Amino acid sequence: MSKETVVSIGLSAAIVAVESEQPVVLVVAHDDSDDALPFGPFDPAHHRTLESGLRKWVGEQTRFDLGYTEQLYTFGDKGRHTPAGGDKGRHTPAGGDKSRHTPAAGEKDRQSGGARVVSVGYLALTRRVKEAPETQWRGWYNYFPWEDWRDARPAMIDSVILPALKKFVKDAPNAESAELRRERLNVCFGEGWDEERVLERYELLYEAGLVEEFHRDAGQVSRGPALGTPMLFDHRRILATAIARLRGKLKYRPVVFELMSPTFTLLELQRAVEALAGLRLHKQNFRRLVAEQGLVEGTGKFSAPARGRPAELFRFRREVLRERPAPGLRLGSRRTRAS
Amino acid sequence: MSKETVVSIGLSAAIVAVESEQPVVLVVAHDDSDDALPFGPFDPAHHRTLESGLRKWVGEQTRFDLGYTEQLYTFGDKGRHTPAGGDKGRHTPAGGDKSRHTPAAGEKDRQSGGARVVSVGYLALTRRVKEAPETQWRGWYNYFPWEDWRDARPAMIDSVILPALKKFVKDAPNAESAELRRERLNVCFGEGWDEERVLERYELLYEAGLVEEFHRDAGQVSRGPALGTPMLFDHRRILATAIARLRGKLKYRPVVFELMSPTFTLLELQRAVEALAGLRLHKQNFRRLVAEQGLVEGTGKFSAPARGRPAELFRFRREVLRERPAPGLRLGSRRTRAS
DNA sequence: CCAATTAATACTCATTTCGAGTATATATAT
DNA sequence: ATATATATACTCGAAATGAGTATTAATTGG
Repeated sequence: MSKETVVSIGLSAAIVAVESEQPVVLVVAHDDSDDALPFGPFDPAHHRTLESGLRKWVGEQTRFDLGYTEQLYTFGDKGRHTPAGGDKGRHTPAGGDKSRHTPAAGEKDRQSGGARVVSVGYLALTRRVKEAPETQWRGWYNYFPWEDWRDARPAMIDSVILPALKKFVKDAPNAESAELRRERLNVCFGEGWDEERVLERYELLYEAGLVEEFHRDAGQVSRGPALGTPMLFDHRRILATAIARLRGKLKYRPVVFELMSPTFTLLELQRAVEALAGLRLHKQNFRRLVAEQGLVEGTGKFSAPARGRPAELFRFRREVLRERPAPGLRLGSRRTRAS
Repeated sequence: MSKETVVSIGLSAAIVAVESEQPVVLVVAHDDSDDALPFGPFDPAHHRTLESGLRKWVGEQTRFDLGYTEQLYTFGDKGRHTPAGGDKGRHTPAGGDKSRHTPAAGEKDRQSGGARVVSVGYLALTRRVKEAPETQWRGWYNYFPWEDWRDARPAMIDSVILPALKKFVKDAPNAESAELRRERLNVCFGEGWDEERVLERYELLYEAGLVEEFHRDAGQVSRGPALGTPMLFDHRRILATAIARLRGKLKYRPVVFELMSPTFTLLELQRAVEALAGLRLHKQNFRRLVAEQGLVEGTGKFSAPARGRPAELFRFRREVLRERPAPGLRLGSRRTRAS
């Protein structure tokens, strides 16, 4: 075993909140460069665990405490370019026909002069919303406009994405590759929207050259459409992983409540879930579900809305964690328009 | 940002197969030490991705190729001791009332003289079953005997685990901690067995001092019951993570097929799923499910069993991956005895 | 060849969950 | 008083689930 297995560890966090029906993510925004997730190095001398390291410098950088956190994935890819060949495995977070996995790309040059960087991505949920200097909350659909189906199927899918992906299929180097690309197109943007496949879709768009990062990583000048707001390094990829994970987790763990105030109306809860899932839900059924699951309990108090009948304020019943095996909000019923 | 953020990366793999109705894992077994998962350092100079590094040395060490692989979790904890205090987050793979996360414990002393080791755990599935020298396949229920409910609820739960955990609750330092422990006991071993909570259960048993690793990590001599076969470092923890992940994934991705021969009977398929889940399933409903999902297709050929009516041989229909959003084997119907 | 055995396969049925409604109640603004 | 916006209750058919029974097709020991 070689002694030179020396690398440095970078920690990135997708810190998520929900504000006025929009899912937002905390980014470090500068005028002269792309938005970045808060990130920093892991200093083994001062921290016992990766997570305590994360909490420490996130605290310093953004001045607030993380609540729920969850490790997402560790990326260790060298370089930022898209290698043509593929020794890669049959699987990984998303999977593609072209080998990519170019995540921590760029950090190497930035962080610790030349050492290889392995980056560990985290998801954090919070309801605190005070910004620190240098950081700001941005709606995550700025980065993934095709992921918000709450009002309607985003028009860009038919007008831009599908034509471009069809071309991508056509341009495949050989028949086998074309077939793979066709399959992926179908899974990602074909019949039946699976809101959890955020990462797969981003990966496909990346490989098809539809996001700016692809051209940047390849050292090219971007031509043609570039969808969504780009991010620094592979941060958009980490954010995609975070959204995918959160959308999945929603269904079997009561994680939404980490994003809610201590008390809330059922509609507020529904709007938060919809914001995260990017889908509309059937109101009556949503209530039935929440009630049946015993996820909330009434407080006896009521909201004072500008218009309309006041709704009862509820609070999360922490006890469900003991009672139910998988208390979540399986969002079966999806509708395009609210009712 | 400090320049001394230097660590080395260790890669460990839980390589899983199913053999004669037993889930087995590849371990490096020596007479003079505990079983270990195959593990090795990640050499950034020679590998572009973590996964290619993994494949490389697993190939060298065990002489065979990995098929499906999936990253599990990255542990970066310092030291092997169980710290009493807790600055830890509200969540992480399992979560406990006492802070632990002591995973790569020990590797630090073993691998690269003094440098901090961060270890990345992987799950790999294979149907190849040729062992290499120094390695052997062992049934995973050797390490987790309380996880196999196929024949019956394991007797050790009532005879050993529950009494010991009740004592653990009683011994809690304060009322709040006792309540937390009681909750965890209930979630892990109470009403309604959730076969996916493998890691949570292992963590609880660890903290309660019911597995040998706890005493080893604390530098104590083990007294009282020590459940299951111990493993080196935190490898049993990684294996628990692997089992939990695999049991979960079974339900929404057709991963079992990675473990099957190219053709198989439906009963063989069911037995494999049961082996992994540690549960018995309802035969007729299992078939109905598999058929409805379009997961398999008949080959027209038949098995030649020693006794009984020959069954048709089926093969996995790779096409489902395109057709269905989440083709898996939701194992709803569980029964204690086969029918 | 027959009976016992082992397993495959077909079919039934009550219960629960799901998706999508309709109907009614309770607020505020005008 | 009416329009509007929301909350909440209830209904109903379709589909999925859990647990059976019944029947068929093979092998093996007498």
